[in-house]
Amino acid sequence: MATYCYDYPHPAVTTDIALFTIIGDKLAILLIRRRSPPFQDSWALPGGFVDSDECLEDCALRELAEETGITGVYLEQLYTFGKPDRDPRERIISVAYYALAPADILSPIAGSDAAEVRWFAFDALPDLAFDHRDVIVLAQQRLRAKLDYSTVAFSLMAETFTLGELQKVYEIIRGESLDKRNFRKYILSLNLLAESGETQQGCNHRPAKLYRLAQPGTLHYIR
Amino acid sequence: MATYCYDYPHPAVTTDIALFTIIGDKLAILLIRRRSPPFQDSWALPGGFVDSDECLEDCALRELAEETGITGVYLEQLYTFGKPDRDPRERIISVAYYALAPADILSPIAGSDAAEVRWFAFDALPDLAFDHRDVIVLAQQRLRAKLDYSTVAFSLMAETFTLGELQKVYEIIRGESLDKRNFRKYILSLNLLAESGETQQGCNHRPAKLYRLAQPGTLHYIR
DNA sequence: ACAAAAGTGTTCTCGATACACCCATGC
DNA sequence: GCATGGGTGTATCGAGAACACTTTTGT
Repeated sequence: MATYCYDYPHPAVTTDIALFTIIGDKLAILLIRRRSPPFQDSWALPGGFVDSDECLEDCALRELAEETGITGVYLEQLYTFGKPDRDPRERIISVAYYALAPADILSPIAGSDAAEVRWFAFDALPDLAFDHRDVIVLAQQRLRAKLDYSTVAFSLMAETFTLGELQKVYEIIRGESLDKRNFRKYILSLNLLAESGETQQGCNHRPAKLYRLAQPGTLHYIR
Repeated sequence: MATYCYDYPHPAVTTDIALFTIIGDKLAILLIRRRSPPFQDSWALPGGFVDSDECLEDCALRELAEETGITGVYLEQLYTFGKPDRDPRERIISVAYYALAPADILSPIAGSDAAEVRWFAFDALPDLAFDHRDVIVLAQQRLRAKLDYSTVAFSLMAETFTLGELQKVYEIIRGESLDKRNFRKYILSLNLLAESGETQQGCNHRPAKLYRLAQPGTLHYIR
């Protein structure tokens, strides 16, 4: 096995990814069960060591893909966690990211480093490895704050969606119900949605109009 | 010299600190002139390698103290920069912080790693080492954004200050002039200031009341 | 007297909030 | 016909913006 030597101690650097989606009427987060020590068999955020020639964001995307098979998410750097004792093996500094994706394209598959991959409701998290609970709590706070001044929530929607579904997402993240008319007025006033021309199918009530993003993949800042 | 060996490559990790203050009627930032390669004799942000047993924030405070003699600033993590080639020597990941301090307590002194320490106006920066210009630009954006929803600006004030001085700070960071009456109404409605009882001395106009923070050292979020 | 910044209220505008009924579909 | 969510408009309230003159001090 090759070894890499330095004149002074170097920490290891990882990225960890808190991937959120909406499942049913809950905010959910993707966890993997660790198949090796430390914290063997504990649940943890997907993530892993930064390769020597990849940037941090690429590392986060690669680890997410390798461990869960998921690609194409919205990804944003969250915070860097660096307490000296946060990993029992050696000094490990973790650059945490949070990610958002619509639930419908996600069917996670356990990868090489993970024995199992599963969604957990944010309000029913299991015990977590390392300081990953802190990471998740911070990520959720950031998500909630960012609802108010950006269009991050759109990253949680399928390609087409109804205004009712979008409102539901806002309500779940903010933890409170919203007035339907005011919400629609607000969202439509942004001029970021276009009617797809289609309507909902197979619901046992009046079918809603389906909307899509006028400029898909673009994050907008409000105010 | 001792060597430290690992089974796979480890990046080096540094912290860099963008310390802002207000000098005259300009936003200013503290830079050091590097006394060794790479970028020898270039200006750069203060910062340096994380010790093996210190947390990231402690590292930032220590490096700032060692290189410039400055302590007691407001400090907040900004972003982690990790492009593989951002340092020509080896892979170095930098956790950037931004810091704020009132100009009056600051008399920077060159430390061991810095040949020279100086304030530069934000709008007249010299060429900078590494990606430090990106760091500074991001830090200034964060500072400006945070003015609107927190009381960060108070960290730039001396222990007592006038409302006129505070307004000046807001105007400098936002880059626009503000209405005096509206500003005073807004600031006083926060109920975070207390009159010190004193007034300004030795100005050739009507002396202003001096205020102090009701709870010094506390950051408040507005809205 | 004059220069220079301190101090002080009111009006208006616009965005945010509160609120209730009819509509289209599946069963 | 009834249950279910879709779709629509108006009135009110409050925060933010615009705006000008008097006061106190030093020179």
